Amino acid sequence: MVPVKNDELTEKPLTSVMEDYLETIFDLDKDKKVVRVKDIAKRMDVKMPTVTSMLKTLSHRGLVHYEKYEYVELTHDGADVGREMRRRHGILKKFLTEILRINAETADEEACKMEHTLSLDTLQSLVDFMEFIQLCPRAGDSWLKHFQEYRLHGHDPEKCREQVEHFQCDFKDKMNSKENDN
Amino acid sequence: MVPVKNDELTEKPLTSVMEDYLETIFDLDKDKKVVRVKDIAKRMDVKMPTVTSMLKTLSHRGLVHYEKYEYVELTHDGADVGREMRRRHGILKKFLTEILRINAETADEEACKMEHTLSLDTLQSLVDFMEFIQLCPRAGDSWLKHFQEYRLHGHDPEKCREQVEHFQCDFKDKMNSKENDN
DNA sequence: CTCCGCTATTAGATAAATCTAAATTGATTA
DNA sequence: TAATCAATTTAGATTTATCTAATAGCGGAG
Repeated sequence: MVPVKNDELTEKPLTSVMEDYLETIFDLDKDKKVVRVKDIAKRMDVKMPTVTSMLKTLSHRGLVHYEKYEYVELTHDGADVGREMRRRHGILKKFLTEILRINAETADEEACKMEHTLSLDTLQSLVDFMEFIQLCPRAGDSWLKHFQEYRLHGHDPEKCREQVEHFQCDFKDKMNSKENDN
Repeated sequence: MVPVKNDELTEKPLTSVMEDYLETIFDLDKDKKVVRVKDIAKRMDVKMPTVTSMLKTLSHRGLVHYEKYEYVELTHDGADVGREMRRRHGILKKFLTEILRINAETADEEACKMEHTLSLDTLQSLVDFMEFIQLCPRAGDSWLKHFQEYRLHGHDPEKCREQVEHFQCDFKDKMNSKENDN
């Protein structure tokens, strides 16, 4: 069994920087008609020659269609990577903003860095966890709201009592409205 | 106002690789009597010359005491960084293992990568969140356990009903035992 | 149709982190 | 004390991603 076709594609894993470029191009592709070197440079906060050189690399790897002076396009494989990075970014940003309530800007920055490091397993666990928080009758939005109060005011037993009472009301409502859910 | 003393120390932020070396040295320092180049190389899975060269860099930056052929020691500043990285690692690992139930080995690897990317703010939010999960009467260990079931069996309304009943028992216990908590 | 200006590329340098191969040092032991 | 061996360092190369300065191409205004 001789390795032929995917020699260049599979020999090495993509670097996080490559992943970033692919994600950026993927994004620009959706926003704009055409993707130009200048746009990528601006979005990634690097100079144009850096982009040119990366495009050559990505082209060798079969991830972008690149011809000098022409607009940039992702190949099928490149788009797969870009889309996946976007997905991961979304999951992480959601966790940071909706659960931890980090501000959107910071969340974006941090998601951007984390998206390259987390394994698919961990990402999936995070997804499950967020879903669970929404679905579990003991958690949900009211619980997250309580978390915000907790962060602001610390652990006040009186507040706990209060909010558990709210919970019990919530719970009755939920159980009624869910009588024949899934 | 002429910048003098901290010129080398403050001119540039540490790279994540430098942070890793400092964390490793900090760890080895606690485990072993003396820290040798060989130990660092082994722990970090790099070759010895790489370590030597990094030690020179860290020494220039005032983060390690380094003299050829002698044992390595962290300076006060270097130890601060090492300890801080350890702390972050611990927080992340705890979240990954205790909340998401990632296995310990994977959790270590991922914590290792994340510890360089998350801001202090986000880390603190995570700490608060974990604390909240433990303290909030609506969450706690029984809730986390329920999350594990959820992951295994999906969202089963009957299970929800069951577990909310458990919750109500738990709750009475908690409120009794906490009558005059903090 | 030609020139201008913006966009893009080339050429070449730099910094960080790594490696291998070779030389050196220090410690152990015979 | 001399030989040996493991630990370390030096020397020098490589890879990746970046930059600046200089050159080249393309598209629109005259």
